[in-house]
Amino acid sequence: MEPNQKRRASIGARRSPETEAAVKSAARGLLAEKGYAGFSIEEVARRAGAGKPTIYRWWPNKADLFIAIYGADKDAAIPLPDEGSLRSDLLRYTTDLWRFWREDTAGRVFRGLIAEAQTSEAALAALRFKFMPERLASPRTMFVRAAERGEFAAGEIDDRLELWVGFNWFHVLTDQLAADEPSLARKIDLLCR
Amino acid sequence: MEPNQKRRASIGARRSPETEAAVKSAARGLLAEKGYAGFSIEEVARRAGAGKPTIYRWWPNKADLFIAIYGADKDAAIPLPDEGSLRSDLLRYTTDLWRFWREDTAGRVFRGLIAEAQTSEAALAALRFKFMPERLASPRTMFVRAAERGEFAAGEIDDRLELWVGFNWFHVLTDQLAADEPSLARKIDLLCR
DNA sequence: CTTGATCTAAACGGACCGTTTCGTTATGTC
DNA sequence: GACATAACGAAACGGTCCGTTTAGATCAAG
Repeated sequence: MEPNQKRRASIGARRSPETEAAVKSAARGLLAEKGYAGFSIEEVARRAGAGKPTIYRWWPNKADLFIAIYGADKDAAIPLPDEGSLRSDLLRYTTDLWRFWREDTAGRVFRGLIAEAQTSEAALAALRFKFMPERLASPRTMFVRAAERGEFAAGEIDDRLELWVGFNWFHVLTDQLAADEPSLARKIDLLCR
Repeated sequence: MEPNQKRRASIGARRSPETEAAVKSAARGLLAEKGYAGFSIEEVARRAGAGKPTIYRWWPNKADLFIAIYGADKDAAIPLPDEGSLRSDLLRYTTDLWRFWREDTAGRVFRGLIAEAQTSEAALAALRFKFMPERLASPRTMFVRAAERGEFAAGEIDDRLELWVGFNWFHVLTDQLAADEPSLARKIDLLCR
């Protein structure tokens, strides 16, 4: 992020936490500033005062770096509601998620990750088998609870979840994250029937 | 596509249809072979035996080229079903669409276009305001007809359409276009309630 | 015959890529 | 205390692609 003056030398035969933090912070800042278009390992290295080999050592794919900087604090930033109905839970959670995507760097990171997955097999695999299962675990419980309450059959949990996910992807990818309450509510109603 | 031996000179003060065809064909072929990762204007020009300035003249953005090579024959390849219920129409149409995306270059083109839209503002605008309205007009009539039949309120047409679109985007972007009939049918059922 | 738009080729400066080489630093082991 | 080991940053590598510019050739339209 901020150009460090003094060189951050090796601290011996182990990973440097400072370097890791500097790289993540630089990546986050660069992405926030320039978006996915202006995101390059070269520039991250420059800003972090880190060597490119160091970055490539720890994050072999751009996807790995994206995943690393996608808020581990997402779960912290977005509380999991439990208000007694899927409808109100989803409304709340989706609103929070969209705000998170709008305000944080997170939306750009996520868009970048998806874009990267269209270019790189490794990124696609990381997205599908690492990122998504982790990130979907939390919202999924909303659907599980709803099924337990008898709002729908248990066999429909993942189908409904997937429709909700697709809906969100579409909106983030087309940069339509305005919090249009009524429009959002209508779609969520459909997902709860 | 195939490396033309003889140089295709100017045919005067008007656009050369042969060059246009050669560029589109080269772009299609390259995309089919290497995917979005290996897609560059430079390589398209090489294969088409065309000059880069020529390509940039007619397709200033990569997105324009993508749109140009996305089958204008999509509507021809995917008949619009009218079987009396949204459920069966959607099932048929979605199955056909996914096959189209799988078998033709179309899926890769589409994925490339979306990826490009994450990098370029111009591409995003083209996607949202040119490509989508055109391509969605046909499937939209399925929803309109269903509303006319009284399957749901007219005000829900675009909400349901959007959920369906998001569902499709999710599957094409994660390269999950296998024709899993039962899974597909379950989700379409949900969209028709 | 002139104007003007088109074509390809070639080259431009610049940005990144992902890798390699190098000298330095400190850890953990013997 | 000596030493192998692993991490660090800097610099440079060859390579690709970007988007633009220059130049010379072609041909339609006025």
